[in-house]
Amino acid sequence: MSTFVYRGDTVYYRTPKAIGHAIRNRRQELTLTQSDLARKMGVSRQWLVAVERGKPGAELGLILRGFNVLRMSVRLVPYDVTDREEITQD
Amino acid sequence: MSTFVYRGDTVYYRTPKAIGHAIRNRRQELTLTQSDLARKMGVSRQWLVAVERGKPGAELGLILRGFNVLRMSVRLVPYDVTDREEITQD
DNA sequence: ATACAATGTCGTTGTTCAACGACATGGATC
DNA sequence: GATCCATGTCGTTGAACAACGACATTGTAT
Repeated sequence: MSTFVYRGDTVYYRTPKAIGHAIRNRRQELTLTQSDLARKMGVSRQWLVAVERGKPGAELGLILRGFNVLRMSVRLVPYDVTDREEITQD
Repeated sequence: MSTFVYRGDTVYYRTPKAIGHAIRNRRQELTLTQSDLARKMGVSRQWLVAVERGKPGAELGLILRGFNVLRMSVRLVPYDVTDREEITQD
């Protein structure tokens, strides 16, 4: 049911939908409304609605701006095919 | 000189330029040409050129497709303002 | 230096984005 | 049920995207 991918106890994000969920969860964690966050990011509220619902076409720069506002660091972890363990998705 | 951000010994990516560098580095690590990777990703070679150079408007979905092809996991780490340590950028 | 591959750039073309206003739903409270 | 407020949807509009072919540049061999 999750859109995330687990490898051990760490969560990875492979799809726009997963990213959107992460943004929404973090926003709620910080008790911000969509309007609040959109304003802080300098984007329209409708944009945020679409992104939180997994819009694939959203621009990278705006997504990163959101991470910064929400204080989320992006890590990129290269892995080898032999590393694969119980992968769950959607 | 780096476009990355360090917090301790971990690398974080805050800008499209940083993401582009990461993609290029990983691609070369796997000894793929831009044409190779673009074909595997199902995008144009010109798109990859632009992305590796930091195009902010690149679509999220395509970027994530690239991470998958390059076997790079995305982690999102929420942090607190009090966590801030020696941040370096560009 | 010449040949070849890899990378970068410049048009054009059709598609999609993001902003905006207006409106519709959903929840919660009174 | 009426009133908020947060969220989701539907037009339109102007800007930017991604694909493609063609060409220029760079690098690396032999």
